[in-house]
Amino acid sequence: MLSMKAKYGLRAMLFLARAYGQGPTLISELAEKEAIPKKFLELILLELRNKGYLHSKKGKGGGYYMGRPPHSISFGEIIRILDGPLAPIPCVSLTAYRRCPDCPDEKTCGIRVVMKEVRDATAKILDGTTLADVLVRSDHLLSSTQEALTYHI
Amino acid sequence: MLSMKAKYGLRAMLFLARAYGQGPTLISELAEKEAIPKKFLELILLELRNKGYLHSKKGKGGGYYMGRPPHSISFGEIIRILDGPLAPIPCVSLTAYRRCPDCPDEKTCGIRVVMKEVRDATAKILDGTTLADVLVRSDHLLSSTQEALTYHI
DNA sequence: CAATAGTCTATTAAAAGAATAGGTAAAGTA
DNA sequence: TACTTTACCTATTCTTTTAATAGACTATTG
Repeated sequence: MLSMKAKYGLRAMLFLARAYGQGPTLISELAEKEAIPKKFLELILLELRNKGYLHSKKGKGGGYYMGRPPHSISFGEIIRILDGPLAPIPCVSLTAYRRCPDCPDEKTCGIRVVMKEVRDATAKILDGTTLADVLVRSDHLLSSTQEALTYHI
Repeated sequence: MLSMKAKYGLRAMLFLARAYGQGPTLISELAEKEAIPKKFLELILLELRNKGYLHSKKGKGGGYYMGRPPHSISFGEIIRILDGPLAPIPCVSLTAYRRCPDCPDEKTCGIRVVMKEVRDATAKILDGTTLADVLVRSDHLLSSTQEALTYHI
């Protein structure tokens, strides 16, 4: 399950991706427009900043802005930072492998095999989808619902 | 993330699937052989029983046994019972849909589109994998590692 | 009726998730 | 330089979920 933290983080990143190249955005503006508790958002942005995904500027005219272009940042990267590994169990995680303490034999564990498939499918989607992709897609969704609307008027 | 509860539940179901047609298994035996806290296991088995996946018998010679053949029970069903919906966010769940309280427009939400893909991929795997499938697969894994061993001796 | 084995409800302990509080530091601006 | 703005950082709190335990109750079998 995606946590609120990751959901807020994705929303914030999409917002900042949309503002890419247009200077910094205030935390308070982001919090208000995206309906995210401001203090909570601060922590999230800070974490993303410390990993290099965002840059920030203090004082008047300050705020947050993308540290890298939106087409170079995937959903998978953001979720891993905010929620940890994508894998449903640690013994199939590539980025954070950990053995199951009570597993008698990892090689023949049936649960593991299935969960590895789930992990791989999830990672393929999330690592293959960038912020830029999602902006394009939601713009398409918007214009197609508007077209449908216009057509009916 | 798969909870301990679901992991224990899957392990127990696989164990009982292996014993399919061979009469009931004691909770205490299952708990010991699979290294699951007995009292916790009781609750898990009870839940699966109440949904019809297991049957039980009290008194001497009693225990738990499959309520349906192993090829007719998927990982997805078991996990949904023990951990709830597979979807990473409730607004993309087919079995337990719930609107996001703060979402301005579900139709154009970019996060939702991506999470729907994740849900669908996950559900396809978990609903398409039965207990019987997994038993066969882990037997194959076992015999192939044994062959490799024999070959090297 | 006594031993066996599952059933059920309640409780607790620990961890994670979500949010809040309040002070600190840097960057501009008067 | 003083003031305002805005991000930075640490700690704390509140709530929910997860994991596990306790103990009494009920059905079955010999």
